[in-house]
Amino acid sequence: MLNLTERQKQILALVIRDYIETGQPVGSQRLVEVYELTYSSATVRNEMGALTEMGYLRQPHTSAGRVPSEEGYRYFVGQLMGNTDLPVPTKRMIVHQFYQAGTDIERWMRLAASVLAHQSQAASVVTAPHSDTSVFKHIELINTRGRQVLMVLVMTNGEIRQQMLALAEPVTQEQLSQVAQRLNNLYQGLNVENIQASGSPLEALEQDITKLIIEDIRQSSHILGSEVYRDGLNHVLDDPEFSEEGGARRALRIIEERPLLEDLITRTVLSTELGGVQVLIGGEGTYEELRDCSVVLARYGHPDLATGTLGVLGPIRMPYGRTISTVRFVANLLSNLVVDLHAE
Amino acid sequence: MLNLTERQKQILALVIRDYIETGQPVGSQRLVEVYELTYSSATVRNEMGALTEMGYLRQPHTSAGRVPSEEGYRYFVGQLMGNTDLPVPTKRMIVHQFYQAGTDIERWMRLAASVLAHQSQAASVVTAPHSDTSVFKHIELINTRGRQVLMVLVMTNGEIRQQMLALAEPVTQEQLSQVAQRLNNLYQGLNVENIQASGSPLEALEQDITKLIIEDIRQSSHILGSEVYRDGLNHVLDDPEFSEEGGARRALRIIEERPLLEDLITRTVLSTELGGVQVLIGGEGTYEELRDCSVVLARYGHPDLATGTLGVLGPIRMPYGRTISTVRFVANLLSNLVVDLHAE
DNA sequence: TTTAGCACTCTCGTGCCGAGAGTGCTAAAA
DNA sequence: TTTTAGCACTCTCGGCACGAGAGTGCTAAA
Repeated sequence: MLNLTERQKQILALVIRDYIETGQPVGSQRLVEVYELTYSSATVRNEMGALTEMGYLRQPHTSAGRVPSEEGYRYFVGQLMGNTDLPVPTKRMIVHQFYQAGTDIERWMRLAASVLAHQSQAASVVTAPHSDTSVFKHIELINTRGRQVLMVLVMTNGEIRQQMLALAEPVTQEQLSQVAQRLNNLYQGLNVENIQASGSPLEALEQDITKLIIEDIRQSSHILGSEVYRDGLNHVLDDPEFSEEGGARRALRIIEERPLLEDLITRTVLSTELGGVQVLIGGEGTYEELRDCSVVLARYGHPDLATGTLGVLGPIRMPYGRTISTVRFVANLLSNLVVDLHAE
Repeated sequence: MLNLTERQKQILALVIRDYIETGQPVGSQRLVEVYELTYSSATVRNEMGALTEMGYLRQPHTSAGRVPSEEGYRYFVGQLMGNTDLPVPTKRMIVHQFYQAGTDIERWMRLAASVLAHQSQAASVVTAPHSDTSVFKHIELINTRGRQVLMVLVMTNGEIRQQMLALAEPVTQEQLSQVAQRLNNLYQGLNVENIQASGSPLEALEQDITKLIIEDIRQSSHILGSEVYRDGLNHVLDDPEFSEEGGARRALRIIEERPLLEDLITRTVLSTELGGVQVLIGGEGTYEELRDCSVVLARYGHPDLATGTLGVLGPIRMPYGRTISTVRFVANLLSNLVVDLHAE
């Protein structure tokens, strides 16, 4: 794993860079010419032979150039790539866009997905921030004509859930407001367990609504919160590597279908600390579904307030430097947003 | 346009049915054998020649079978197809699913998109119901720590908009509730124009919030409402006709990018009456972007309450009968939902 | 008006060939 | 011992020809 000479590292890095750029298998001679190496193509050939032996490179067939293996990409991302950062003008532009979005969380989410997709030319996913332990803040009951009542539930983290409920018999807005006020006083600042435990005597309507409240809070504690924002799905189709039969389909399904996405996020990101960016190359042996994809994921937010996940899915042949920096940068922006929303 | 003999109609219908099923150009002999026609392949050849002359059929090359032209599909859908309906068990299953979703609008939307995608094996889009002329019903202001205030705005049609606003200086929940109550009294049942016109003296905070209210109502009167639900984008990739370079990409972009979608909906559906289903085959000459797609769209809801749009995008070679009935059926379900939510 | 017969056309799969690219090995040079 | 030049070898890929198969259009008979 570590026994690479400096020259081997250099050649591996060049092969990967060149391949990422051109998409063509890269040969020894090309490498020497393009990057003006001080040693000959024969030497490069020997080294590439060694790297192939070690599993960092592959050759599609006997007489094509070399192509990085998943192992090779991983070594590159982990050891060779170095820490890249987005160019300042790009950062400025992104910040500006977010600035214009005001304080509308929904717009921030959409924008984050859009920026990720655009910058990395890949498909992106962003989940809304939510707290693992949602705390009741406020409830509002609004009469929408007759027996249909709109219930709006606000958590301390700013999350909102809404639901319609049908009553057995009509109730006036007066009565509803009274019920809401009573519940507000009772449950203010409590989490699910405490609400369940609070033994105040309730009338029928209040009991029903309390049940709904508990259910809603439970749901909002779920990993994916309520909303998932996606963008750049069309980029998946641009990538020539996905044009092979079925490749694109699998990739799309992962992003589109909630269960798959949820599984992915649960198993990888939740184990990452908040600042870090997780890179998953070619499924890493565990995920058959993303055999020929790479995923760059990060969590954002603040552990005490609310957290969310965002990430990018693209082909294995992906400009990792740029993608990783973008993901990190956007994650930071969103983290700041979360903190700001809760700041006093 | 009308001068088709009965036999020509029959042959045209059979060609289209067969092609939709198999995806292969259909020849005269196959037609006679499979559908046990009482006349010979030579006769069929003559008729197919005539149909080709008239522009309803095409031949990919001299010696392949015939393939429907866009004109042909249009004739088929308009004149030949007849009114199909979903099988009763299918309907029952769909209704059951919706029943289980309770009264959560968001879940209904997601479910509608999912059902459409699944039944028609194509990509689907559903927009949330909203009223063209949103009317103020209720506002709620909630203090979320310090100077950040959450504003929840409810319209008479049950639509909800939420927004964060930052105040210059901290305010207590008491004060916020008072402001909200005052605004509620003032604006109850008014639309944008009336709110703007109402000349009551307001203090600074109230003025700011009124501005936001107006802006929000304006936005919610926008065609696409706030949320667009999509599903089945992966089906776009399954279709062999989309595997040609770029075909799938264009299709995906139409669904994914708001402006394109908005344009499509504005120009087609808004001119349709509420019960009808609009079928757009191959762009109909106007839409270059969906040259090789067909779109089946419908509006749902109730003109006085709220309306939304839903539809399916797939390849031109699409099982129109099934798709159209599905779209119609789901549209009806959602219409009922809208009415129910407003029922007294 | 319909049908049988037949020549004609076009696609598609297969196999073959030569050009091109890149390798691996060997033997000489540093 | 390491690097390099040289060279034979391997493999892909684009063209091309060829034959099978499918379907048509036309003509002449029923």
